[in-house]
Amino acid sequence: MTSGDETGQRRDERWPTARGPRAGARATSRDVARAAGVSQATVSLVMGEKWRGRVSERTAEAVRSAARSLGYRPNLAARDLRLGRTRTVLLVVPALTNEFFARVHTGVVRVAREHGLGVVLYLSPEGTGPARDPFASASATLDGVLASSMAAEALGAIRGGGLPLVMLDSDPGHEGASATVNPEIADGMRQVAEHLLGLGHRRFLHLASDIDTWTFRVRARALAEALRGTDGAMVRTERAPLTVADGLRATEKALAEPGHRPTAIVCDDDVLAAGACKAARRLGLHVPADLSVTGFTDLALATAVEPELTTVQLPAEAVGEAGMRALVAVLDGRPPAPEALPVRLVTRGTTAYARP
Amino acid sequence: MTSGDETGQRRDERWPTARGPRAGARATSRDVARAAGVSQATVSLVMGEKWRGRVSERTAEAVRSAARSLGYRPNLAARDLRLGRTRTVLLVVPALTNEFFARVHTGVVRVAREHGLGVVLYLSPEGTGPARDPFASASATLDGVLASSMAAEALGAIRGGGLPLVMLDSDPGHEGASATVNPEIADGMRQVAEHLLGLGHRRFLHLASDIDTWTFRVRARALAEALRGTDGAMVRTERAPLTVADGLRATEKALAEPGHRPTAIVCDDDVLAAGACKAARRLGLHVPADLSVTGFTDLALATAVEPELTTVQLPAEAVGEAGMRALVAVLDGRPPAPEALPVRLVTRGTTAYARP
DNA sequence: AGCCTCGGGTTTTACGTATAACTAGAAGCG
DNA sequence: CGCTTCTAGTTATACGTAAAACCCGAGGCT
Repeated sequence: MTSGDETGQRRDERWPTARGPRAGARATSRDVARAAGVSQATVSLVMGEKWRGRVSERTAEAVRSAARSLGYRPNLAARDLRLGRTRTVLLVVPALTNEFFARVHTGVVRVAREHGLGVVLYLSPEGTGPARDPFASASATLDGVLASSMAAEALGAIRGGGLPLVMLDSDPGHEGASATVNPEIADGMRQVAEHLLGLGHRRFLHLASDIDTWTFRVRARALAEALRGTDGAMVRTERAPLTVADGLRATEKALAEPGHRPTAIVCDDDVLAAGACKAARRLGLHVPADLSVTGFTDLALATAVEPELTTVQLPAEAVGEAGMRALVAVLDGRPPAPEALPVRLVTRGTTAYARP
Repeated sequence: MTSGDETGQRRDERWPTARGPRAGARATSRDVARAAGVSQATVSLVMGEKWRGRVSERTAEAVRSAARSLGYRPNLAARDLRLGRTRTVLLVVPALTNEFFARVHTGVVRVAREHGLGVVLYLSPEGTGPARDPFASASATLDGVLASSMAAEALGAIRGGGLPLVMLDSDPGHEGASATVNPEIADGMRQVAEHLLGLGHRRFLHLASDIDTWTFRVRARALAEALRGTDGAMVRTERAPLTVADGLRATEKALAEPGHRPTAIVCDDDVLAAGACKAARRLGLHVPADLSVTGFTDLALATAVEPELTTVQLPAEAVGEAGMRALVAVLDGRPPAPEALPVRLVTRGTTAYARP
């Protein structure tokens, strides 16, 4: 019952070794047609759900049952070739080991699945290296691209491909992008600043990623703006790779320098914030009594450390979902509907009143 | 120089909207052939690097230059259809937000790229739900499958597909798997046990994932075995979902129960260990003075918390790489060469001598 | 009765590639 | 010189699908 054997294939012995293309040749639409006593075209119509008034319910059922018993699966390579389209999009992210991007990916996949689209990943070489050829890594041709925090050169390669492109977490003015999807990080930074100002802090250290992305500039500007009206408020910036160890090092170095002793460290990422907390403790400072620290993103790590991080919660999955929705719209020739992606400051254990 | 326009496509205005299949019809091998004044077959030969003695260097160069100036890219759907193969494998993991699997993925992709293979991901629904149809999510047909910690039913679906299958981090005796790739977690657990026994610990709490995988059973057995020879050694098991919060809850509950007060908590994952540390502190216990805690995996989190976790470092990328190498071997009809994946106990700040 | 419509199919074709089978001229060779 | 062999190609075909164009018998209409 599970699978017929009309085609005479043998598939019980030595099969996992699969020499050659594929052992035991899969059933095609023609096989199904033969089994159901109809033509291949009819099978195609039935399987494609396009048989409104073209095929009788009786034959349709016969086809479906034949397909089921043969274990028929359409050959997607053939379908893509025929349709000249792929129903596959490329997602470009720096690394999935960064929890934020892993969550973005989750959101992208969820929406993609709803629309019957596949997602293939391209991990852009971290740091400076221009992503050589995103397309080479995709074993399928592509319908569109979703790219995040990407090197400009790599983006050029994609532009050259002429594919619809949606940028995530990037400069909205990007030339060639059909849409840009961003969480409201400027607002998040404003919330952080107001929170800290309200606690009496005036001297800040801004600890950011060493990679110069648009997101850094946005945050830096938002922080500066929020501080503008306040007398005596000053901020210094330090930058480090996105690891706990580097955050620690950068903080130790910054705190050791003379003058300008910050009472609060504003970090662009929870990983850096965790490093900052460790550095503080190593220097004999108590967090948050002697020094306040804030993070960004709200990773799992944020509630693993003690005290738990006060941080800005980013809707990572929602970013992925919104990005994918925008790309689907572009693919359908519709203008993508802008979506708001609000962020929220979560006040936990690493912020307190500034020492007077 | 970058791209010619022989085909007459227009690609400067309004292009990202891309109505229909693809705006501006991509160049095909036939277009290249026309431009180079040769037949399509010759183009195919040249592009496929199969022209050892079949095509002169002069024509080959002509073809390559024509291809370059037309921006020719082979249509992979057509190639796959022709070859009946896909050069794409499926990687099944529970979730990429788990850093371990993200790192496995990284390793898989690295080796896949070396062999010109693509990787498509299937995120198996977490917990119990049987992965409905791994193939439906892949927009490409597949050559093989790499699966990790998978529900048995989903595995059945794959077996039904008759595809070569390599299991990661799973029961070596799995029926239908062509190979199994595992880090030596039993040895890791043995190292943990010896370390703790050496510090004088006798009463253990084993904190494990609530999902009953083979890896749990292996670790439990290894722990029991390592403790066997020691007088008075005893272990109790508690299980929880793999989050910091759940680890905390489970530990609080276990420590509150009467009798059997553990002096050491052995965790199957760093996330649980982080939770255990938080629980201990909440109960007024000092880690490691009053209670030792060990983790597993060595996630970024392990060095973010304080004190840093004593944990077993798993070679996640190497697991992915070895798995992919095994699958490549199977695809080529060779027997996969077994690879050792040793693990290593990293002694950091959460273990110390047991209170007498 | 002759013509049109319409349901329910079938025949045919095209998508772009890889490769097997063939060809034609030149060169080797006994 | 007549044969084979080699070089450098070309022609033809198949992969599996979707869909456009065609086809046919039965009703409906005037």
